[in-house]
Amino acid sequence: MTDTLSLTFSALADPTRRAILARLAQGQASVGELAAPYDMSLAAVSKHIKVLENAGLIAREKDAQYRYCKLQAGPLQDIDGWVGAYRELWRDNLDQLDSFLADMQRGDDTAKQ
Amino acid sequence: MTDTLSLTFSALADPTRRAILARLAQGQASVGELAAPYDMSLAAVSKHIKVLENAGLIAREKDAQYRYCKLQAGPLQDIDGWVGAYRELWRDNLDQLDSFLADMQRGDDTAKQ
DNA sequence: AATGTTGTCAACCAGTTGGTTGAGAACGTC
DNA sequence: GACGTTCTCAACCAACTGGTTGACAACATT
Repeated sequence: MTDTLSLTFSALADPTRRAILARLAQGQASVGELAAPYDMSLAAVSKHIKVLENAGLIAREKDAQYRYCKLQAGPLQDIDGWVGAYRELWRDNLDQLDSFLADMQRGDDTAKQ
Repeated sequence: MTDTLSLTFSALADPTRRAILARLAQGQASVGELAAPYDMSLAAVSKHIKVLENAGLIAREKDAQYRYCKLQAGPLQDIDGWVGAYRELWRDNLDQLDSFLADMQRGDDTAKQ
């Protein structure tokens, strides 16, 4: 699970972290500002932020005792690229296409009916 | 973690499961066929497939003792939609934009320099 | 210097994840 | 009916996750 794509998907697999990203899409914010809406300890939010940072989804900038977080596009672009490979599949009517290809592969003759 | 988006991201946060999806993008396959490339027990792959199925990323069709799996586009489209909300951000030069917005929000005067 | 604010770190805990093995269900074939 | 194939299930295990609390580092203010 050390590959960057897994790290990114894993970081995004949590509603709190996605909400933090959504907040940061409107501009940078301090940890306290990010934590305010949530009914959990500051330490818990700090952990979430660390997960996002480790995934490269945010960067931090120190200013006195404040740590301002801002969104980083890179990993999101990677996700976008990954999903992009599947985009054409559903554009070309996924269900019929893959069944057909699978039948060809296996030499399945149920398609003859 | 019960929301569908989290379920999908979580299912995708594993290289084995993403490889299974990539394989299924080329056509449906049985569990045995899907397990063949991996150096792990069939039961382990069966578990991975169950995770993908629970996330709605694949569907299964029974045929004798075989279970054929095929890709389902829905959750991937949801991911695509989610990422889409951020696509415009990096299109408009993310770094400069969010710094500017954040400065406005906080009334930060470091921008004056 | 004392105090308050902001945030991280370490230790802890319960629940989940990702793998294993062994048993067995369901099916086709001999 | 016996046997081989395909796959799932249950039990188990180590590692990771997501939360808690308490201590404390770093900084501004008084």
